[in-house]
Amino acid sequence: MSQQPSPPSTPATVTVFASPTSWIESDAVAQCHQVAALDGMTHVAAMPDLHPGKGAPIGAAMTSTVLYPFLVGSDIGCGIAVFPVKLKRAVPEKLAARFPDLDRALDPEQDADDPAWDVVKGDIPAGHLEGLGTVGRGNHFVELARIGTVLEPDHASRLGLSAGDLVLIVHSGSRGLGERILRAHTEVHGAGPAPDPGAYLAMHDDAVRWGSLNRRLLAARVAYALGAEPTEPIVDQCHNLVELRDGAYLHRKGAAPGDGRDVLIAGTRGTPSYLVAAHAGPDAGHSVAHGAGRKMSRADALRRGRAKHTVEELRRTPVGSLVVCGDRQLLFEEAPTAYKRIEQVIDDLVHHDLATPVATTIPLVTYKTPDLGSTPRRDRRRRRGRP
DNA sequence: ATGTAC
Repeated sequence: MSQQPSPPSTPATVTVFASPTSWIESDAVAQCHQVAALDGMTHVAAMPDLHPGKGAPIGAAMTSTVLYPFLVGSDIGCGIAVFPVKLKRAVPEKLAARFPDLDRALDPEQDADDPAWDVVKGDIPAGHLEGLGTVGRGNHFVELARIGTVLEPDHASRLGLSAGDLVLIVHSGSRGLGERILRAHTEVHGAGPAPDPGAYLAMHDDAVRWGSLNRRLLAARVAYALGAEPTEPIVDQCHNLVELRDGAYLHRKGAAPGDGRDVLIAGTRGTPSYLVAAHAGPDAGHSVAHGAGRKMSRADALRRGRAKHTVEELRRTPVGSLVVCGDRQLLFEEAPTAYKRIEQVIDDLVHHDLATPVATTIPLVTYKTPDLGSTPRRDRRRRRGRP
């Protein structure tokens, strides 16, 4: 009996779930085809918010017979959660000033009395305390928003939502923990597959749990600071993770689980976001988009933004909301004009029958990092050096 | 997106 030849490796299929008129960078599509050519890949589903990432595209669900940690990236467990919040009045100017410093981690000893700890039930995953309760940088944020248009009243009602209700939207991940997990893999295996998927998955699952806990801690810190009670999230979906599904590894990078779940698809701080009922099938990698998707690189947004906008324009958005962001560069990088139109992304999902919009959320205050206030930078530095 | 090095 002759040796059976190994089956010819047919390249994985690549499907882009966007209309031809949607702006998708060719570099991002090229990245999808590079991923499709990896050993063991069977399918790449690109979402309408697809844009180029570091090595792998962002906004894609990638299926393979082997587990590639770099396809999930370093922010394992990153996701978006929505928490109902009850406030008597919601004046953006007043509330923006009350946000706590979310760059400062919760310290078990120093902050022992902080009531936000109550959301920790059981152990902290991986025992990782560094950065706990911090929002991070990049596209992460905590936003106070109000429900705008309700498009599916019955579904919204089941979630306890009506037009005008307030919610906290938290987009954050596993901070240093996920980064450490990916680095431990890449230092030895680079972009290669995990030789022991079970070992990677155990650490990965810790980071996914840590990310979700972090979003709850962030929401609780903000709720208390605004004079409200913390609540359970009505939506909490992680868009950077890998799962074993139907005998294959389904990697999601900037793609939210879309199999019969409710997902908050982030617009920008100056445009609505959409709460959708997702119903994506296998062709779409059981996934939907996670946001509007970047239209410009950070470098382009900074260069073009400086020519186009003043800092004051960026701190007060077209919908009348405020942005708390003491980091000038980040203010430009995350300008609404650096992102695609969220309506186009949602339309593409609807036309491909991947999701049904339930309600929009309209930003009131989007928090990124503490405001510097009017104190000149050098004075702050000098003061920090004092005992 | 990240912690850290420049």
